[in-house]
Amino acid sequence: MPKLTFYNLPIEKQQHLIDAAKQEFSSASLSDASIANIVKAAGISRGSFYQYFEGKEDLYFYLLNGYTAERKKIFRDILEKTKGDLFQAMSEFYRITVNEEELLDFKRNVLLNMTEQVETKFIKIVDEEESEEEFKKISNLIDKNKLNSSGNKELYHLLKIVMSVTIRNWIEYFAKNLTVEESIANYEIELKLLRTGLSRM
Amino acid sequence: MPKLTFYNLPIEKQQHLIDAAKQEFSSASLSDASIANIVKAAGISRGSFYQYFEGKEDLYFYLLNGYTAERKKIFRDILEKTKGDLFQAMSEFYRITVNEEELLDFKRNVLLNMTEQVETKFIKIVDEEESEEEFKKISNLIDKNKLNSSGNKELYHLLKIVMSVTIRNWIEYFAKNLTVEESIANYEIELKLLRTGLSRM
DNA sequence: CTCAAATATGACAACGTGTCATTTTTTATT
DNA sequence: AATAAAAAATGACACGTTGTCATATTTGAG
Repeated sequence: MPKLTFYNLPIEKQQHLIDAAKQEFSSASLSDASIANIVKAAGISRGSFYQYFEGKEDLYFYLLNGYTAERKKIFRDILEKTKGDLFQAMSEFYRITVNEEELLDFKRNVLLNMTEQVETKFIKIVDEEESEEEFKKISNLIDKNKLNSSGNKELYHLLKIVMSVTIRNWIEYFAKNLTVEESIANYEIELKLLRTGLSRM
Repeated sequence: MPKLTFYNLPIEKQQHLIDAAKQEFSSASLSDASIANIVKAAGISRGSFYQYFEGKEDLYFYLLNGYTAERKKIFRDILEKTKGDLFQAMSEFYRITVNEEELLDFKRNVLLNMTEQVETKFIKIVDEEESEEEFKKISNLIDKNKLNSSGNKELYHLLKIVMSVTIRNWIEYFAKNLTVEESIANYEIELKLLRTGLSRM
């Protein structure tokens, strides 16, 4: 989390720094990105940077938090629109996700270099410890009659599976340079498999 | 891939270097690891290192390749033993996986810092492009009558799903410091969900 | 035994990180 | 408005890391 000093800055200056960071993290992974480039683009001194953030990881996760918060909102909205139909919602959500062109390079870098710490930010929706409330919020929106889970614990694992598969497809979209259509087609195949089950009964 | 010079080295010296690398990558992630530490532990000069490998990534993936090759062999053996029952095989495979204590710290670092590039090494089993043959090898061992896939393409996606969920559980075992039993219990819940399907029909 | 090819070496330039003494700006107080 | 104290900004610096390269050493073929 940014230090207090950062929040005390005029919004405009905050935004400058954020823009510079987005630029740098769009052309380099977290470990390859350099603070020197960021402060140069933002027009601040190196010392100041360390007065705002603990280090580049801090800034990186601050950006990521903002982004994932937006996405969760979008997801919840879709879930409401589909009246709690999880799979219909996932399908729409994925379409929107891969079609969105904003911050494309940033997302590419994030996804291709996604570590457990980063992934957790994305699927925190279903992470019991870090956001019990977020899970409840989502859980309440979902029409459980359509799902094959017999309780909260199973619902948790069910969501985890769906999120894993979704993220993995998103990553592959970048890793294999798929077209939007190809990626959506792949995702639909996997959603269908998930819904109907992998075992023949 | 290591350079020719490395393979020309006496096995003993190769092993020394590999041991030193395992040690370093057990206490640091790929990006945090330092070549200085490795060459010091191996008793070679920095210059020599660069005559054997392109850089630390090269060495890292060389180690990883060796490890994943072993695991794939183990997986195929189990699959044969279970007469092609994929889910029984996965269950046994996972048990063995989380119970294995060798190179624990190395695996922890690998898994918690797993990027797309690293993950691909693990699930290359089901990666069409990089190892068509590996896919066929596995595919031939699997009893498809027990699975709900209607062709090669679906089987491919089915395996991808299973691998994603498996790896995600393995990562969580480290990330959340689960006990072996907890992790296996979680995995079994998810396998059951996968088998029977997530939607209520 | 000789000499060319292969291998080993560590000093070095370039770059990156986090710190800190110092300077500049802002805020509060009289 | 003048002054003091607190907050913020700065960039030089110590230290670590990477990849290279001119030089030294070893190996092997004739």
